[in-house]
Amino acid sequence: MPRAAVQTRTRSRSAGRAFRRRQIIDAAVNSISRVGFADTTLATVAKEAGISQASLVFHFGSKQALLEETLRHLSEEYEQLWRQALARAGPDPVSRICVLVASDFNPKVCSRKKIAAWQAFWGEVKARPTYLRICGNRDDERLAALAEICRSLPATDRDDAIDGDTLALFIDGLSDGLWQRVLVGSRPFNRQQALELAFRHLKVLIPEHREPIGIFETNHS
Amino acid sequence: MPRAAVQTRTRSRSAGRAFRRRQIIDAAVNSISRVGFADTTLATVAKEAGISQASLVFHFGSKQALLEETLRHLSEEYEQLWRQALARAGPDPVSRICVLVASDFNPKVCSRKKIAAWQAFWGEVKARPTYLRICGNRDDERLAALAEICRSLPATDRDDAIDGDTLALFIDGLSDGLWQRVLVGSRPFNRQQALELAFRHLKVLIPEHREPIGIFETNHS
DNA sequence: GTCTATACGGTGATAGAC
DNA sequence: GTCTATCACCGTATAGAC
Repeated sequence: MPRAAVQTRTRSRSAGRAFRRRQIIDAAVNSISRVGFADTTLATVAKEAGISQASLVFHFGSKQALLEETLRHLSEEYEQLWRQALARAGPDPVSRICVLVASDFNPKVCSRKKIAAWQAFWGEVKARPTYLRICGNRDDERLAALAEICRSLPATDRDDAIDGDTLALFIDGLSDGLWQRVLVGSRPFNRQQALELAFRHLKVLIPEHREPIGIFETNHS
Repeated sequence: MPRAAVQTRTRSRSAGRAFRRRQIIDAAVNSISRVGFADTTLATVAKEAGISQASLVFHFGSKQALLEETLRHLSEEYEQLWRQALARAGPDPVSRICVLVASDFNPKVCSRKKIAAWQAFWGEVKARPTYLRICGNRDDERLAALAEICRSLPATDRDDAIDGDTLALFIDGLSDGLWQRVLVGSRPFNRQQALELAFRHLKVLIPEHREPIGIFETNHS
C-alpha cells in the first residue's frame, strides 16, 4: 500500500475522531436543551447522536468528562467568534465595541438551544467549580478586551463621563441580561430584537459617537 | 377539652405544617446550591432538612412537585420584596426606580445560594415550560411596574430620549446581568458592588435626575 | 471503534409500624 | 406525621465479541 494512501487514511481517521467528538458534543447540547440538564443521561445523548452509550464513554471516558468538554466547546466557540469579529473590524473604538456586542447575538452562539445549555452550566457552577475553571479565563479575556477598547474612547467634556472599565461592565452586563431574555421571557426576544436593544443601549452610553453605531445597526439588525 | 385549646392546637398544627414545608423548601434551595440541580435528589434534600425521604414525599407528593414549589417560593419571595419596597417608597419616579433596583440586590434574594437556584431553574426552563408558567406572570408584572414608572418620568429636551418601556428593559437587563456576575464571575461581585454599579448605570440612563439616585446610593450601598 | 449484554449502585416512590 | 424497610427501575460504567 503506497504511503500516500496510508497518510490519507491516517488523516481521515483523526479527522473522523474529531468529527465524532464534535458530533457527540452537539448531541449533548441538544439533549441539555431538549430534556434539561438534570435529565440528560448517557442514554439521551447517545440517542441524540445516533450511537451507543458505550461509544460515548469510549470517546470521553465518562459522562462528567463529556459535560466538561461540552462546556469547553461552547466557550471556545464563543471566543473564536468575538476574536474573529474583532480581527475583521477597523480601528475605530466604537466600531470595535459594536462588533463585540453584535457577536454576542450571532446566531452561532445566541440560539435558544445554546443559551439553555449555557444557563444550565452556570446553574451548576457553584456546585462544580470546574465549570468555572473551564470558561473563566476566556470570560476574563473577553471583558478585558472590551474594557481596553472602552478606555481608548476619546475623552469627552461631559461631567458624568464613566471610566472604560465601568462602561465595559454596563455593556457586557446588558448583553448577559438580554441573552437571558432570549431564552426565558414569557414572550422571549428574538436575536434581532435583542441586538437592536443592545445597540440602542450603546447609543445612550456613548452618545457622542452615535453615527458608527447607526451604521452597524443597519448592517446587523 | 375547651374549644380554645382545640383551636390553638389546630392553629399550631397548620402553622407547623407550613413551617415544615418551608423548612423543606429551604433545604431544597440549599441542596441545589450545594450539590447542583442535577445531583439534587430526595436523599440530599432530606439530609439537608434533617428528616426522612418519606416525609418529603408525604409533604409534597413527588420530587417534581417539591421542585416546582421551591421555584414558586423563590418567585413569591422576590415579588413580596419589590412590592413592599415600592409600597414604602415615595411618589417620585426616580426614587421608585431606585427602590426597585435596590430590591434586586437585597440580601434576601441576592445571595449566591439563591442566585444559583434561580439559574438552575432557568437552565431547565426550555425543557420544562412549567417552570416558566410558575414565575412568568410575576416576572411580567414586575417589568410592567417598572415600565409604568419609567413612562411617568418627566419628559426631557434631549433629542436621544428613550421611551419608558425601553428604559425599563435596560434597567432590568443590567440587573439580570449583574446578578449573574454575583454568582459566576471569576472574581464575583458582592452585593454592594453590584448595587453600586446598577445605580451608576441609572445615573447614565437618567442623567437629568441625578440627585435622588445619589441619595439612594448612600442609603443602600 | 462500535456494538450488545450486563454488573451494580443509587433513585423515586410505597408499605406499614408507631 | 414521621420513621424504617423495601421495591422496581434507571443511572453510569465495564466486558468482551466483532
